[in-house]
Amino acid sequence: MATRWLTTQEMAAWRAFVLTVGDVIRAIERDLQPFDLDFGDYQLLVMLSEAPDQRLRMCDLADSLRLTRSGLTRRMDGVLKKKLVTRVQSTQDGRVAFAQISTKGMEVLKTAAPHHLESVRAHVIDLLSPVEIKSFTTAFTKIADKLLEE
Amino acid sequence: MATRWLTTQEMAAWRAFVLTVGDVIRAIERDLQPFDLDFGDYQLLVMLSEAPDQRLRMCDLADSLRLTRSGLTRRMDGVLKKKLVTRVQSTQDGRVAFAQISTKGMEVLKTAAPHHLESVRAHVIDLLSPVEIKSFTTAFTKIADKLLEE
DNA sequence: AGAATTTAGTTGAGATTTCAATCATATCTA
DNA sequence: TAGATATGATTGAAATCTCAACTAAATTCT
Repeated sequence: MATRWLTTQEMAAWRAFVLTVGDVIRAIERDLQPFDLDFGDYQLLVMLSEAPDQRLRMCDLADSLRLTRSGLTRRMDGVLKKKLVTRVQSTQDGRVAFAQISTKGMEVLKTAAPHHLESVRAHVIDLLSPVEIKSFTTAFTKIADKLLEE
Repeated sequence: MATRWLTTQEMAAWRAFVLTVGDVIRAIERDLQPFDLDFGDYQLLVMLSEAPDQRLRMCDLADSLRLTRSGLTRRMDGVLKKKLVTRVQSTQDGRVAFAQISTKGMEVLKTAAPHHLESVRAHVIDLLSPVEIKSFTTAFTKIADKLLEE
């Protein structure tokens, strides 16, 4: 099979993506630093804050965060130490543990969220036109859907 | 200052991006596995293969790869052990070391590149229309330019 | 019911990366 | 030209994450 090389346009798209992604996340993370949160912590808190009863089973949370269960166990160590989250053992199923956001966790999240959103605006959203936003969403949705097929 | 929350569209764009980025890189990396390369190795080899004399100063290479110098020193350990790259001490400047891609490194890269590009097509490029590709590039270029301002 | 399998979570070992400290070499400046 | 400062690279310690092995509890299948 002949190799289908990338056109100049396609290569530009891929390279711009690869080089920039890490920089954006690092910039967003730098802006979270004053709140003693990294991006992983922030996402974890958001997931829990939006969940019923502000809690999720460890395995479901791990899936949402794109972590292995092992990885989540380790990340929980950090947010537990900071008292942002508590562990709750299920009474229904002895295998299950819930991660639950604490009052302090909700407070920290409420404090950090406005700044974080400004940061996301400054580094990404406000740089794009509404049409570009739409195209951006479509593109990543297509990519995500394709990954789900596998 | 009132918080400028994200609109539904904007939030959709940001979330699609955040959730999908890691998945794409992992998928690309999985496809590189048969060649005993991870994405970091691949990018390193590409940078060197395109450089004058197939070599770059360690510090310049570190910048290109978005690694600290320390991080690059460690990554070099891996590709040196695999004999994909050699270290060359500068005769001009005693502080400087070059990373240079080896013959074996070039061969591995030539073997892996077609499959990697197919992988990039399958997971990203072929899913997007030419207009979306264009928009994608524009978006990431704007984001990258903004980051350079700082 | 009892054995086999599946599911949830943790742990130890290893990989990758960063930060701070360090060393060596170059360059600037007084 | 000597001393101070810059630059390039490496190292030890620590953080974060994965894989494989493990424990424990629930479910399935005779």
